[in-house]
Amino acid sequence: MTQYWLMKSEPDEYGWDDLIAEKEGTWDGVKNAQASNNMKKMKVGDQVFFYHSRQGLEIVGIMEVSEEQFPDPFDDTGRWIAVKVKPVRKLNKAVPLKEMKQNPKLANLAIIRQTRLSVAPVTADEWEEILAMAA
DNA sequence: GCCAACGTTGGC
DNA sequence: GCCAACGTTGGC
Repeated sequence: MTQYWLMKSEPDEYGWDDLIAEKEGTWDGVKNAQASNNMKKMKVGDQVFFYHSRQGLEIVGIMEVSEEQFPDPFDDTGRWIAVKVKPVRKLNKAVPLKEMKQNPKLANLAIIRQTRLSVAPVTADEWEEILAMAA
């Protein structure tokens, strides 16, 4: 069964265009237990929304997991892991956080309930709802 | 740029 | 092992 996720990045640091340029990106530098646990559950083929935090505050595209957890190459402690992702497609219309907050069907969305969580699960229903908003 | 939320660290 | 201090994230 395909699982759905949402991952945040500041576009200044690493944005959608950077992922496109790289063709396959390494999602590293996640140093938060909850976010890391979510990354450990990811399987190849899982679908992931790419959200721009700080600047943009919107979901800009869809990517998919291309490699499951491996040790974060930039982490000296050995505690943290990374995954690899490939771009699937850019959304026709970016979906702003503001609109998601206004949508009652998305009231339980993990990133709304817990702002600072940078890697969060998305249910199949929420996934469909957000896709509909991007149409 | 500010500050609330929240995770981590370190002194006791 | 507790909890105050500190650091980081991310919406505003």
